[in-house]
Amino acid sequence: MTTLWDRSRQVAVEQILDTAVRLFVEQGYEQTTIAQIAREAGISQRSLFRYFGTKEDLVCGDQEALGALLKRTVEQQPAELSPWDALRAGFELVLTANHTPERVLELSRLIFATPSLHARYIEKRLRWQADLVPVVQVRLGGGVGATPDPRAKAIVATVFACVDAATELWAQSGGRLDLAELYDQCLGAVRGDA
Amino acid sequence: MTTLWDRSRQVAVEQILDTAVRLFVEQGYEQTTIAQIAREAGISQRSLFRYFGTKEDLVCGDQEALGALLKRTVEQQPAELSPWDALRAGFELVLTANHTPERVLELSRLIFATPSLHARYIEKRLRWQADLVPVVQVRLGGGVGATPDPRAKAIVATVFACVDAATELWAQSGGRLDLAELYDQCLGAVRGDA
DNA sequence: CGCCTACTTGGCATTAACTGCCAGAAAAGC
DNA sequence: GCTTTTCTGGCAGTTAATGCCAAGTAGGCG
Repeated sequence: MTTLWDRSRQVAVEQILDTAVRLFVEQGYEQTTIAQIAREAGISQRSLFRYFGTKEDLVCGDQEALGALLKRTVEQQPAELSPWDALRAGFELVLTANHTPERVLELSRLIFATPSLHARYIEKRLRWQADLVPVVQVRLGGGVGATPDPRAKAIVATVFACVDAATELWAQSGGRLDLAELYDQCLGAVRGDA
Repeated sequence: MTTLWDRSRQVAVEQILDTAVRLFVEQGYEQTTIAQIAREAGISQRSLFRYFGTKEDLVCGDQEALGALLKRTVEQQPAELSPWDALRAGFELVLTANHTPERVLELSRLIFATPSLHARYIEKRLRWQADLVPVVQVRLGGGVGATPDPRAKAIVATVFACVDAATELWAQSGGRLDLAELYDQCLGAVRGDA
């Protein structure tokens, strides 16, 4: 059952998030202090840090859930799919299940424009990569407990690199280009179509 | 001419760097404070921050020079080389021109073991990537001032992803495996050899 | 309803990474 | 030797983040 605490918590999260993103976009990430966000969101600094462990989490916070979703989706792809196709299917789901497109565009711009944010974003995705390597390794036919297979690590890293390249191009285009199409172009340039 | 300031500066940098890396390895990056490094290196905290702008720079600092070297090397490869081969040649040079192998191993372990360091390290290398994209784009035959070519961005990102994967595997092996060989395995897994 | 428990909240103090400022020391140049 | 430039150290201050404790508030139960 959903208690009042859960509901008010969710409302508070939304409220804080809206305030934070608005301020970040208006005046820049570094120029916005936690104190200001807390003040404008009508909450104490201490509580803000309880909702979002770090300032960076206000922008790229809910990545843990997405990472788990990605892993599950890739795992559940039919066994005859190549690792490339399985990973592509996973990203197709994750990239659409994110937020509204406008919010994603706002956040992407912010992340690519702010080095410290970009670093934190990469850090979160490195965790996704580590989680996915064993999944891909199984799909490659290697034993699961065997020594780490360079191929699995390389494939996962490459897919993420192409997703990153496509996302940056998409953000630079102001969201006009199609993200999936950009990704296919990127991967095509890498895998012998050239 | 080399002035006394330049010399003592270089000595100080080495001194600080040795102290910092030793402490990081002994007790971990996060557990080591700037105050402790400054104390043990016999320098004031204020001066330490003048030599190294951030704590992370103590580990992955001197990357700007290497990035320039990489770009120059790739540019000067013969025109008939594919982008892949040109980039490989560049990395071959950079990876050996770094430090002593033991120091590289120490630093690599540190970077891969500390998420925030790993992220910052990748962020620095994203700058290298941005510098290299136009170089690769020329090599692909596209005009230099044309709209950004997804292919160039994807190729560069993929090469870096494979270098990263190979480096991590190399560090995990304690430096016993051959880095160039690992890189070739990684890239082979990506480019249709599989 | 009244009460006890569990969880949340906010304020306070503290730490750690930085930054700006200023006075003093040391090297450079003449 | 004297002036100018550059470096150094200390000090205060800012910001993100954490621990602690007292006060408030929802939830369950007799």
